[in-house]
Amino acid sequence: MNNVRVRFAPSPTGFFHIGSARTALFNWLYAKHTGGKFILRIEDTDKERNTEESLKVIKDGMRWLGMDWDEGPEVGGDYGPYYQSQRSDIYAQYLEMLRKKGRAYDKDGAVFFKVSGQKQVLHDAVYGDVEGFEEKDFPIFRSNGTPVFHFVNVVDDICMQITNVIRGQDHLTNTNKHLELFKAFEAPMPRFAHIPLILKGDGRGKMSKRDRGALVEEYRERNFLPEAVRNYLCMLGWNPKNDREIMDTSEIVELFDFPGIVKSNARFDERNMAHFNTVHLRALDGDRFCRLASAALSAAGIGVDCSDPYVRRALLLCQPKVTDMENFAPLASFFFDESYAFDAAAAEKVFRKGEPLKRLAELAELFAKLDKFDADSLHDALGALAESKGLKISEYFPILRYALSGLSSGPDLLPMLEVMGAERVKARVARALKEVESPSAREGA
RNA sequence: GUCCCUAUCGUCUAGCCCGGCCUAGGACAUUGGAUUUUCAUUCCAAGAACCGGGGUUCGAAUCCCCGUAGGGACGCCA
Repeated sequence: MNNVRVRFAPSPTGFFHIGSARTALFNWLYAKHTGGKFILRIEDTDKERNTEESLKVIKDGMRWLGMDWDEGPEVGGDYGPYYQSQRSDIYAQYLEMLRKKGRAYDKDGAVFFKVSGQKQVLHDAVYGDVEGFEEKDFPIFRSNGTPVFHFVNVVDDICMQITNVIRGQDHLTNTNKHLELFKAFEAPMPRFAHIPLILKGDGRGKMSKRDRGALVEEYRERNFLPEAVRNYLCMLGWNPKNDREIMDTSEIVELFDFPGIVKSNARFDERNMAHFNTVHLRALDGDRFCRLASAALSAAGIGVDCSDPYVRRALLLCQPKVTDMENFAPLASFFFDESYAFDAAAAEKVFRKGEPLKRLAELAELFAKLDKFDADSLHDALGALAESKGLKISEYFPILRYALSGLSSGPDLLPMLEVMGAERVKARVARALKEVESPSAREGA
């Protein structure tokens, strides 16, 4: 288990598919779990596309998900180069080896590999023993002189001394070709582990790049937490067998191993993904949450400074209620904007019953003479007010919330008042009074 | 068409390898309640599954076979 070397070998296509990300993740986890090395190798054999740009998408995505590589682009290593486009000489040497053994021949300008055609058994770490064979010779160099995937993949795995090949189950039958190649080179065989595929949330077939939620960059843009995406991805096709689901990375690293990998394909579930995100968001430490929240507000045109105590207290008040950062700004911006909007739907809810206007006036009166403005004192004062009017304290809550935020829901109300402070609250109640007195305020609903 | 893989609640899964402890567990989602303070929170509860058929066995979700369904591979793509 000590000298484990695993690799992730993406082809830069311009996007980072969630299935690829999970393959990378399983490799990375296995390396971390065993104390081995994780190698990033770029399979750019016949690319005309803007490779630099495309590669950046993958590197950025990997870093965002917290997957660092021990060898590969930018970090180097003893087994380079790590771009297949720079390994032509090596491929030529290996082709020569096959020629000498009589296992390669020319046909139609291409080079073909001569298979043994013998039955072989793959000992897969996930699927167990799988029998199969490759009956047809297959091309290893195209007529344009470039090498083919099966060939470079095996040659590189040999050169880079890869001990464990962890890849998608869609390669299961390809493995016959690879087994043939390894044997022809008389190279030590890596251990294979094929992992189940991620299927579309709805519809047929595996997740494709056009499906919602299929791309890693999409999650970053939508301000998902990387640890949440990582956590959810792990739970798709793997489980620790102890009912644990929400885990931090160190716990996953400790528990991750092949026996926990499921054999059947898993359907992607957007809502479950969102749930993981929510839980991680709420568990986030205050500093990070504030940074994230202020970034979301800035993106919505509301510049706030986390080092401002008011900002920090307001944001932290929102944290236990947050579901995602995508829709965070509209729910928290009222804290920082004295011209906050009064929501029509909220107004309808609030004004449906009782005498909200009267309550609001009573509140204004109460706040005017209040000298303490902490949540507890406010609770007592509101309780006393309600009692004097023969009402329940809850009669005052919806209208007060509406007055202060223009909304019908939000953070805990009393702490919210405390954070906002007496002056701001009074000003807002006054503003709301004016707003609801004028009929125009509620038009356009 | 050929070959390969898989099959437990709507979804992700535990249990299966080493048959009895399964009245089949957890999570998401759904529905319904509760919190003498609002709610987007929290808590509680409910409904919800062993694909079908044959075996083997005293006994099968668990082992075997056949169907069926789903997925994948059959490129001078990776």
